[in-house]
Amino acid sequence: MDKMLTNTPVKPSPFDNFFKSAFTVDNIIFGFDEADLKVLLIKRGEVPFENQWALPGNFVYQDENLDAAAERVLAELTGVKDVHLEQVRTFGRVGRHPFGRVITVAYYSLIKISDYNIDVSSIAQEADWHSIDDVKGLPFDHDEIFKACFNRLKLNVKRQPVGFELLPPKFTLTELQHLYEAILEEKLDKRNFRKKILSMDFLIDLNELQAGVAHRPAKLYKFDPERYRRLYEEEGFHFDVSPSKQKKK
Amino acid sequence: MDKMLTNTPVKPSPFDNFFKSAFTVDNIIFGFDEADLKVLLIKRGEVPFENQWALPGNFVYQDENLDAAAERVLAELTGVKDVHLEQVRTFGRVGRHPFGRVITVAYYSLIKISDYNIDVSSIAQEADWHSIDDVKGLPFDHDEIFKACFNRLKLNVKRQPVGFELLPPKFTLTELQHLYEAILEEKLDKRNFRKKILSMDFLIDLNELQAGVAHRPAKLYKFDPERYRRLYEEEGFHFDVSPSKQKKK
DNA sequence: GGAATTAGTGTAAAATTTACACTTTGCTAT
DNA sequence: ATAGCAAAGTGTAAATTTTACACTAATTCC
Repeated sequence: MDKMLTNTPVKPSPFDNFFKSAFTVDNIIFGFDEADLKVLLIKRGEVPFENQWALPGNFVYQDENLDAAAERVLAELTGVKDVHLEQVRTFGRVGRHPFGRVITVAYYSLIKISDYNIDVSSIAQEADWHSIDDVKGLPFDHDEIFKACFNRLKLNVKRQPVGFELLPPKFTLTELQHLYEAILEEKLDKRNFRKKILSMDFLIDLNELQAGVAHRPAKLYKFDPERYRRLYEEEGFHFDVSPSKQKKK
Repeated sequence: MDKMLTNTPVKPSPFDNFFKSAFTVDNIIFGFDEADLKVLLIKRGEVPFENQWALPGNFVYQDENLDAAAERVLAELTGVKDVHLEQVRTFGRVGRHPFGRVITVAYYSLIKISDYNIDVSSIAQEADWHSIDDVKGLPFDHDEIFKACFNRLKLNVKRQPVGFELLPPKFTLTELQHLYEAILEEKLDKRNFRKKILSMDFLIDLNELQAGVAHRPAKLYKFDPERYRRLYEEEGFHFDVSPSKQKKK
């Protein structure tokens, strides 16, 4: 990494007192598995809160960037690598960590469960997917962190396309709708959903049909990668799939 | 504040290595002054970057919450107190601070310049408002922090009402429009702006007229505090004041 | 070949968005 | 008093988007 210590020509000693804190990263990994939204938790194998289920997080090294730390920690604790992590915000209540002053930077991601193998090491005894409805009673301030990240996810879903990494390369519109429903935690109207999502123009009709289902097979679509990327990174949109309107006076 | 040290029953010594970092808060205070959007900068009176203009930021104490630190630092450096600060995100590149590993949590606010007196102390030699177009070449990674916060501000303006703390208690629609234009950095259509902003229903027509202007006086409005608060904190909206639409195929 | 199951489709009414230009009001200067 | 100035205030039609809503089509299975 960077050379930090060589980068410290003069630290006047009055500042020494400030250099007694630590920071961690915590990852909220949402997983989708053709139906439900889950979160990846670890069973801690180390103090504090040994043997409790918690968000996969750990200390950041001195010479390590935050984003890199989030990736490393996630990989070490759970085996999940190469995910796109977005920073949400930092939680730093005094007393949130029993060992001293520790603030934590929260990151989230949304991945397809079946694309990753859980492979535990480091301070994790175990790692597993938990239904988002069961996330409560976590140690530290992890409940609060989880909520903040879930809200951010919901917000982002309305501004950017989702699904690229979550669905198979070929998928049906119903599958995509289920994904949105899982994230937004509400049912959507089939016809309106299709109309809107198709009008965003990031789906390509493959002219192929689903196979092996005991009913009328659905058409298969794929994402248009270029258009998806543009919407994701640059343009954004308002995807107000749910009837938002408040009535008039 | 909280009792942190008493809260440290056992910190196994292997962890000591992690407790050698520091964190700071940096505040991006946008100011509005009936016309332009500015940012509050300080001229640093202390290493590193002594004598340079920078964002008002400083170290967080061991026993101080982050939000409290942001308030305290801002008040100490600039005299600006009692502002609502929103956390944006944390910047932690290795090497961003010459004294060692220091990550910084960025906060922003938007205030009315004439409501506050600048009153410098602590490590600031000077503090003053600078046009947002002149913000460049700041020390540390402050340019990047500024950009991130400005983007956040622009995003928030479209989701929440603005102006309560920025305009006089009685103001005209044109004043409010200028505020939006300053933040969004684009001109808006007068008629459409009025239609939209009035339909949000958080303005109250005072049936009074502006005085002392050399032209037709405008009607005065005030905010409906309850409705404003609800929109701000709970409901939110899409205020797409600018013709966003992309044309169709 | 009938039952079951999910896919797929259209429309009319309501609401919102957009683009656009002239009239009104009060003050000021003559 | 009045002419001119400067900004305030106002309306509409066309286009687009949103909403609510229910039946037919395609395939498998028995």
